[in-house]
Amino acid sequence: MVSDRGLDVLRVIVQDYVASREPVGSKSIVDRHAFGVSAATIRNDMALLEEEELIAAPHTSSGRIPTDKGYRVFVDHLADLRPLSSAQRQAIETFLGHAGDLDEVLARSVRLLSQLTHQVALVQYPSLSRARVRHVEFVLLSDPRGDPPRGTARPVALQPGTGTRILSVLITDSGGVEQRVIELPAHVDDAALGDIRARLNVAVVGLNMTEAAGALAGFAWLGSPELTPAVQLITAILGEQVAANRQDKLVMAGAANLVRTEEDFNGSVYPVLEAIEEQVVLLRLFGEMATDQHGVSVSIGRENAPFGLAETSVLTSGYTSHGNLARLGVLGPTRMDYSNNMAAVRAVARYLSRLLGEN
Amino acid sequence: MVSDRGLDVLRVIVQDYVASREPVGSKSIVDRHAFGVSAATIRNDMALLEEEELIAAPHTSSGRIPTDKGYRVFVDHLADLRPLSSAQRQAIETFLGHAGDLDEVLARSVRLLSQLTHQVALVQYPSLSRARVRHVEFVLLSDPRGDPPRGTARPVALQPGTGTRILSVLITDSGGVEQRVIELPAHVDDAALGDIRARLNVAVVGLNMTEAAGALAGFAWLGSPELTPAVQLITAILGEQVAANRQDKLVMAGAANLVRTEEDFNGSVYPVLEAIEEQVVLLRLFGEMATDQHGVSVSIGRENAPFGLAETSVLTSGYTSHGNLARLGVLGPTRMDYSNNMAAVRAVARYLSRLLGEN
DNA sequence: ATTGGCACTCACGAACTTAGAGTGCCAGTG
DNA sequence: CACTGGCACTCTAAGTTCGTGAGTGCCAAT
Repeated sequence: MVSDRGLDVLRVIVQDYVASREPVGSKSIVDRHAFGVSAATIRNDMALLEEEELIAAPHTSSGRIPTDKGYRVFVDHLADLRPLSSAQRQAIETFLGHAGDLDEVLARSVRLLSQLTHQVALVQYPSLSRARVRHVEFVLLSDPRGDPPRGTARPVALQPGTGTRILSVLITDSGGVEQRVIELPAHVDDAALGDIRARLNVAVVGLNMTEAAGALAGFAWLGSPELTPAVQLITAILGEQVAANRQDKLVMAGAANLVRTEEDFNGSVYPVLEAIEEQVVLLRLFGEMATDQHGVSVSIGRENAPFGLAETSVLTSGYTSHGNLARLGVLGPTRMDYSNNMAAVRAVARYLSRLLGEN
Repeated sequence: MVSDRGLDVLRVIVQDYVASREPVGSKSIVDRHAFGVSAATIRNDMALLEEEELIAAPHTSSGRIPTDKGYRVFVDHLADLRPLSSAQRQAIETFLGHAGDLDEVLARSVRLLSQLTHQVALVQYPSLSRARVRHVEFVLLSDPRGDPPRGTARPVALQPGTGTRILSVLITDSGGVEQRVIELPAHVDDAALGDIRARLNVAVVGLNMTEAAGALAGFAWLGSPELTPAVQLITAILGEQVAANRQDKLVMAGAANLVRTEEDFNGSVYPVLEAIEEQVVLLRLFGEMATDQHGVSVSIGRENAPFGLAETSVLTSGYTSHGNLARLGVLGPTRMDYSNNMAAVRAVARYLSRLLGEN
């Protein structure tokens, strides 16, 4: 029903509306684009597009704006993923050029993405499920100068009543570090802790997270029996650390951009900002988006209604860190520059995958 | 010049204006508060207050609103730090009741503070300058299954051309962990790395950050000479980690509240949000605020102009983590509930200090 | 020092007008 | 049959006018 020219008309309506934020009329279309037909003809095409609910009129006898469905067609069929400008390309190089720890790289990535797209950018931490345990470290946190001098004889293990705080550090081969402070039920000294560390390392180093969780659950303590309660607590918490999927965490940047585009949100950005701070919602949304490796998934307007984001669009792409999949993307008003933003999301995702090692 | 009653008038003007967001007139003052004098008398007092630039009229013959200077006098002399409600008190308990690692505790604190005050909350990471090195750990990051089997003989040290990635982890006694990925110029195996680790630990464990930086700078490598270049790189980067003051980091929550109070910002929250995302600015501001231990410092309106925050007020308080000082606070429009917010900031700072150990 | 009275000011909202962009439809044309 | 020019109609956005009421400043009286 909708002719080829009709789709062209839809394309320019989307482009002009995104650029100007003003309803697009038949006249302005023939003025700005060389269609070679008259305004009346464009009007006929527009009537057809309206019948298909691809465009709508905010008020009777005003120009037309794209509907969610219109954006959908645009994204699926009409958007040319224009390659990044050389300036943008260079921005990626200089921004992500040098390595650093995981936190730092992701923080830089999210800032970069927000600058490239002028939208809110989001980067999810990679899952650790496929990462392997490299090392487990325990560190006494109580003041060392409070301990008796080295030479003094003292019990190796527990002194009931006086607890000890230790730091438990889990190091994986994907460059991530999980740390946790543990309040032990009784006193544990350096030697005892070293014993525990040695035995636990033997038990879990080299296993991936899933296997390590199993190994910890079934861990049998064969050392000094007085230490049993402390070891039980330690293995339990270490188990939590192993299970603590980093994927439940994400970093954000560019919230100011939401305010900049405030008029696109029917007046009130407040609920959107709230939903964004409530990371749980976004993580669910990320989880439900298609998980194609390098293509860009787009969720438009009302498609996000279950997440309280009915007026926003979300573009995401997957990236990999040592074989672990995660997502990154941008979020903004449905009226956004899809072509540019999809290209930027894809470019950053690819670059990040390369930087973190595809494995 | 300004009588006692005059100050009372200032107080109710601040209170009423904060509550209603409307210029306060002499009539409404006598209506709502039992001053025992007539509106004309209040008008005389208000004329005096205006002469002192403590209040101002948005338009001729409308009510008056407090100036920055008026808020200043209110905060310094008139605000009663009303104790927290029992509900608020309980919120602190349940929110911060259980321990966790530093990141987690600070994340919870900042959310709590934003909920208690309905403003943007900020928590700065504690400085590490007084923390002591507990342990230094290096972990090989290259795929272990790519290495030859254990028994195989191979050179202990360098294989030029094939670099090795290692993770360097610095653990301090304040519960913080600094990590960094290092790209070594040549191949280093497990045994060599163990040697480096052992010698470096002897050199720096127990030193505070300043001392450790010195020790690293003057570190003389007495092990296998082939390792010298690798060790030089490692000590250099470890030196950076030691110097990397965590205090250059802060967490934020409640940005949505800025939007909620948008009308207080002369229409545009955008520059404010931008300044907030640019953490550097806030860290400078934090740095310049008085560092009294437990009192609350307040910086009002134009006092923040150098930071691009001329229409906001910032309330901060210091807290300590193992003897390391840092700040936390809230940021919002000058029209805010100072009494409640100062009390909340102080309460959370105190609670956090207790939780993290005063040392 | 405080008060009641009074003239004056000014922002705000309601009601009204106007301009202009845009539409829908129809009869005409190649 | 696809396209076009013309025309009547619609509706928003912006500007104008005007009345209302809260609030002020000042002054003479207590």
